[in-house]
Amino acid sequence: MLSKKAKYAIKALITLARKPERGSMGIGEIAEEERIPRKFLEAILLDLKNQGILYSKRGKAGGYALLKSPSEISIGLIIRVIDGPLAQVPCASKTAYQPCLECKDAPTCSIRLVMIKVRDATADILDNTSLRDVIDSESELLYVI
Amino acid sequence: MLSKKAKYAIKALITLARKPERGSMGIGEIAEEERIPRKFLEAILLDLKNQGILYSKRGKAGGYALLKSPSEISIGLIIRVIDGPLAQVPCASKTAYQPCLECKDAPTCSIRLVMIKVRDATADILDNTSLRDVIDSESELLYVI
DNA sequence: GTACTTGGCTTTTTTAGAGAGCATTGATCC
DNA sequence: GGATCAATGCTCTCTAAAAAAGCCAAGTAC
Repeated sequence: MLSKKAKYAIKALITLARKPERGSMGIGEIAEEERIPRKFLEAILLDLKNQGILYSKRGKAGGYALLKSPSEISIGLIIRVIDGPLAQVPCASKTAYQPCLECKDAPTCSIRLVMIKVRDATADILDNTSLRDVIDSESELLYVI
Repeated sequence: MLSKKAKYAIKALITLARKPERGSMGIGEIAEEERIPRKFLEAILLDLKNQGILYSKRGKAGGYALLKSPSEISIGLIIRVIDGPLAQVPCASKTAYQPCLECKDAPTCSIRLVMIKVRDATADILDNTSLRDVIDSESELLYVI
């Protein structure tokens, strides 16, 4: 299950990416727009800043802004930064492999083989979907409606 | 992330399915073989029994046995029974759709569209992989080694 | 200096994971 | 056919992590 933290992170970054002028936005503004608990969002944006995805400025007229272009930030990256590996079990992760304690033997672990397939399929989608893609598909959808 | 509960459930069911004679096994035997905390496994097997996947017999010489053949039990089914919907967000689930509280508008929710793709890819793999498939791929692997 | 912002720390609430203890059932022994 | 032992079934409690909220410090434009 995607944590709320990751969900909020994606929503916040989309909100920032959607701003056409690409100026900085305050936490309060983002929190209100996306209905995210304000203090929780603070911690999330801080994480994203420490990971080099966001830039922050304090003081009056401060706020957060993207450090990369929306097409360079994939949903997969965001989820990895906030929730950790995409794989649903540690032993199926490519970026952060860890043998699971329960398994007697990783190479022959029956669950691992299936979950690696799931991880690969998931990563293929999430790493190839950028904030730009998400925003574009969103506005296409609005056309249809 | 797959819960430990679901992971244990899959392991326990594989263990039961692997028994060629298809007789019943006691909790203790399964717990020891798969290194699962015994009392935790009790709760898990009870769930699986209540969902019609296992049969249980009490008393001396009691234990658990599969109610369906291993080829009829998919990994997807097991995970759904224990962890709930495969989708990583409630609003992307086909079997248990729920609008997420955070979203202002589900149809145009930007995250939802991506997560539906992930869900579909995941379900495609997990619903088409049965206990039998897992056991078979396991023994193939042993050959290679 | 003042008003408005992020930053860091602490506390509370909720949920998953794990374990303990007793009740219930049923085969088997005598 | 009743006692007994070995198994599942159930309820309660504890711990750790995620989620959320509150408080005060630090920084910056005006």
